[in-house]
Amino acid sequence: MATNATKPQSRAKGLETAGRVRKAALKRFAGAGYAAVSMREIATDVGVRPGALYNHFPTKQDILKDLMLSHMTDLLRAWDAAVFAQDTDPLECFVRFHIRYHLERADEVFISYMELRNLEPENFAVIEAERRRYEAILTDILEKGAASGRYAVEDARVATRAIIAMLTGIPTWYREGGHLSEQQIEDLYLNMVRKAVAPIAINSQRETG
Amino acid sequence: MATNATKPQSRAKGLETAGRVRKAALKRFAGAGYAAVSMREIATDVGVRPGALYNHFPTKQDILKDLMLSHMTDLLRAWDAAVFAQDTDPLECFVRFHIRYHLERADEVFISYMELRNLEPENFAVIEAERRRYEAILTDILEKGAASGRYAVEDARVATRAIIAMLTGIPTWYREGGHLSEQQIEDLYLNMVRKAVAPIAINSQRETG
Amino acid sequence: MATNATKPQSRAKGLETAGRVRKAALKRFAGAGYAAVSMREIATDVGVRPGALYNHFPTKQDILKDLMLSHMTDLLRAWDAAVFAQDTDPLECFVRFHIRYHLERADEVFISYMELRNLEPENFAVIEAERRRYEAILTDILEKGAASGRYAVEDARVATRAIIAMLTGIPTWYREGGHLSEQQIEDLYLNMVRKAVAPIAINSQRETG
Amino acid sequence: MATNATKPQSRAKGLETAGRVRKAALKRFAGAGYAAVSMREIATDVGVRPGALYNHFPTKQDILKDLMLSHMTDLLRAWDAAVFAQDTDPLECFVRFHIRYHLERADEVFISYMELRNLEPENFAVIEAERRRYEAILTDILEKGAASGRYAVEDARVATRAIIAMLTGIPTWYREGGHLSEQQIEDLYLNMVRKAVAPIAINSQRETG
DNA sequence: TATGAATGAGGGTTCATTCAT
DNA sequence: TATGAATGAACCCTCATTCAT
Repeated sequence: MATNATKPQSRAKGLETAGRVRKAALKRFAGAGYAAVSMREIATDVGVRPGALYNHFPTKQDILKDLMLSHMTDLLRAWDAAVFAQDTDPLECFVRFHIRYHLERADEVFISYMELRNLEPENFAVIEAERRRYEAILTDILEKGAASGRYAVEDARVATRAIIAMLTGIPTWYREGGHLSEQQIEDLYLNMVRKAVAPIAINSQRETG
Repeated sequence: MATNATKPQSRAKGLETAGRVRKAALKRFAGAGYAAVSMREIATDVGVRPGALYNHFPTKQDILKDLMLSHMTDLLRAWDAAVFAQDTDPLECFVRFHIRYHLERADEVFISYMELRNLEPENFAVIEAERRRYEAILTDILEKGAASGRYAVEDARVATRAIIAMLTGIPTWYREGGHLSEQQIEDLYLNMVRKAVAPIAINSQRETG
Repeated sequence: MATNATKPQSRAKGLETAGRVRKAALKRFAGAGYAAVSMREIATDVGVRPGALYNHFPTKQDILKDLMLSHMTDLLRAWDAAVFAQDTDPLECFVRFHIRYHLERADEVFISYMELRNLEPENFAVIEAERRRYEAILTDILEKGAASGRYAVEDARVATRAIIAMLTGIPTWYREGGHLSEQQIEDLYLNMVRKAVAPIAINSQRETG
Repeated sequence: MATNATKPQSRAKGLETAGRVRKAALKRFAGAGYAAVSMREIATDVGVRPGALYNHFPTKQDILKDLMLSHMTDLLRAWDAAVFAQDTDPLECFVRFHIRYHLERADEVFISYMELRNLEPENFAVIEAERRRYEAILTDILEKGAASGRYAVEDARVATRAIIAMLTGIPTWYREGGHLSEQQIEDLYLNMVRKAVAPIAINSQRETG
């Protein structure tokens, strides 16, 4: 870009290195877990000596925090930016969005759920707040739907957790090229979610017996 | 006890120490993650010097494998031993069993899902096989129910994963003494699961518009 | 033996175990070096737990000392017991005896030369005294032969060391079934030794030019 | 120095540290044996913390390999560089060279013979190849001398081993300031070696009786 | 911005040895 | 005599991080 042309090359190189650090750390953390990954490994992936990492991130913990926080903000921003046909069911929007976004970012999703405990308390609080904001989106949809009679959920917070757990589990087993396309996955899960919150009565075994 | 009278005390002491190692490791692994826990910490918890741990487990990895494998075998055995009223819906049996069992054993469940990647390949294969056996129970219930028309699931394997992910997420947020009793949790989730696999049609937004 | 018949079996078993410990330690020390061998390895070879070794030898060091000391005393006793044709050259006797004895006991010889430094000072002094006694045998032969004019050695102590170093090196490369028989080795070395101490003049290069 | 002026100081410091590691390890390995020396001891000698050693040598084994390999290559290079009066007997050249070189480097020689078994197989093969190259020098001298009738050796390979064992034993007992000068040692051994391979007949005891 | 050297702490594991049984 | 459990010290090595260059 023209705006970059006048910047010293080292700045640009540094930004690029920071990006490579993020990328390498993401892959490693997702694969082996934060605690099992060493700064040396990340440095090797980046093609740099360990000491150089500290020009870009003050500590290893900061790399983790950076990855998790930017995942959450990207996620929320992506939801805000997502556009659906005007008359689409909000629940359908959310389910399809969640599945798509998470399937495309398996590594980020994975560390966001697995490495929470490796965040120092301060960082944990920040991430958790973002996560609650995201969950609130679904809770809100469910509550509004329940109020309108479209959905039947006894406890929207519990239903939110149930649905998100169900959806977020997909990337742990879904593989591209498997016997189901991403579209089919979306449809299958959407159907299950809809039924799960649908205002229908299920007769228990005892009652039918 | 009379049955212990003839055994040398050292043997009994050893068994007890091994048990304490398991217990301490379980708590630590669940709390901080396998990679972040040191043998020294476990030894301190047990009240023993680090070297003594190696009288009971050849490596740290073996402690993890022991915990994960015994969790899976206990789980399967518990299912086999579980007795329900004869005419109870099998799906209800499974859901209630799963929730109860997992809520009582939050630590075991947690490490069983979190530490899979820290298992050496050989051990991973063993655990995975057990896990698949457990999932097969639910898949079987769903397939039989679908065949009889009681349930409508397009893909029993996918539905199995969806349901188990949903249920297994409970211990991550459920706390005793919260605003929901365990019984209420069971009922709420059972209802959602039943509806999710019920043979009903959901009208999409577009169709109703 | 009749005298053993009345002894408790445990005594006999203990003696047998001690012998197995010696044998296992000898093989291990020769193969890997005293410092690199653990009591656990020896115990495993013997088919016993590590603690049991201490019923037979008070420390690891004592096993080494036992092996080295008994090797030296056996060697000296064997020399005393060796019988040669009355008119055989004493140097030939010594050379043939040394080669034979050492080729038959490669492990003992090896550790006797390699593990000297791992002996605690007290034990070292004992072994060294025995070694000097053995070397004195050859020195004496050389000195007597020099006095009688049969040999020409300028310094019998130096010649002793030279010859013993030469002979003791054999087991490091000699393998049974190689292209030379033990008998041929003996003859070759005896010839070299004899010539080396023979009362002959060697013309230097310059003088012959 | 002008040549160093452009090098960063840290690089120079590192090279110096590596040299100090080599020196300390050499002394320690020679004194107590590879297996009995700890990295902590070496670090203490060098004046550095144990971890710093790993900036210069990847493992303890690599220090040993470095010492043994450089000893062998130095030895071979020194032989190539050694210059003797043109008409000097090659055997004399070799004997004098070997004694001088080995007396000046008692520690290197010692570990080169004692620590062979502590080399991992791969490293062992490398060192052994160098050793054979060195022995081949003497074998060649003996074979050429035998062909010309100057020497009588029945088996040049065996004679090589005998002579080298004899000469290499010197540093184990020779002490500067003893009753023999290095020059006298050379002369004494040279004389013995020459006679040992001289084309003379020795009458056996029986034949003279 | 990147390097190579160094630190100080700590990692998993093994050691020779002791001791009650 | 042999065992299994335990000790206390030490092992080699790796860690995240610092810093002069």
